[in-house]
Amino acid sequence: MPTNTALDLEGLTRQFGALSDATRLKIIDLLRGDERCVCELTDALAVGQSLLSFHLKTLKTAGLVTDRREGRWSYYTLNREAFEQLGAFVGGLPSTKLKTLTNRCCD
Amino acid sequence: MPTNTALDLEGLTRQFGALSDATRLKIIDLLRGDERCVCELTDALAVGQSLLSFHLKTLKTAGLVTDRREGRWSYYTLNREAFEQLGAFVGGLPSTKLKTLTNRCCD
DNA sequence: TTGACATATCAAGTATCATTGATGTAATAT
DNA sequence: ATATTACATCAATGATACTTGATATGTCAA
Repeated sequence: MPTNTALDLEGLTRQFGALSDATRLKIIDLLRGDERCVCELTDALAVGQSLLSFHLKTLKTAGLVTDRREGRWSYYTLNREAFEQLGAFVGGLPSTKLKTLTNRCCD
Repeated sequence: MPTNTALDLEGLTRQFGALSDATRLKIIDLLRGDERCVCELTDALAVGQSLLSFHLKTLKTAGLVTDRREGRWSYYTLNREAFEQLGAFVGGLPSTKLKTLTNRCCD
């Protein structure tokens, strides 16, 4: 009876979706060491300003990054907590522990 | 000079994309304990047969599951190795170690 | 206050993905 | 042989997502 799907499907799918794009993975990679302003990311990634903004918003909406405004530019930072949770989820997924259904199938 | 982007972007984005759907996450959840045949998944998930087949193919193409045919039915299993790698990647992403660019930005 | 700069948002087009229903295929059962 | 079962694949549609170019907002400098 325990549906054991204590998964925030809504949030998880959005986070995985946010990671399912090459440009956004590159952004994540660039943010690993420290926060970066958008202008730095613009230089590092060969994408238009508008598109970069879109991808950053996607990551932010998913909760994977946070932004901070200072003067006339914005800094983006990884949300490390979110990544730790995601990592735990993905790492925990293939666990062998359950096995509630021992009967094969379709008898 | 080490571009340190030793990331298989192609594969990673596909794997994350495969996880960015509620039905597929449910499938993954059902596969945690043990392999399951499609008929079991059909019963457990309220999706049409054709659609389920599509989602399974998506997961398989991404390398997250493998399938096995026995008689007239197919069994799907988690590719635990893939999940371990993904988990390591996600867990390793927010590491604070790099910090190669100490200069802020845009000076 | 005018202009340049950094970034965000909007509108429109294109591409990709999800969903459905129909058809195909291979294995079993009658 | 024929039918049935368990799945896969195809074609078509609708829904999202990505991309681009234009415009908007807010900050700073002259």
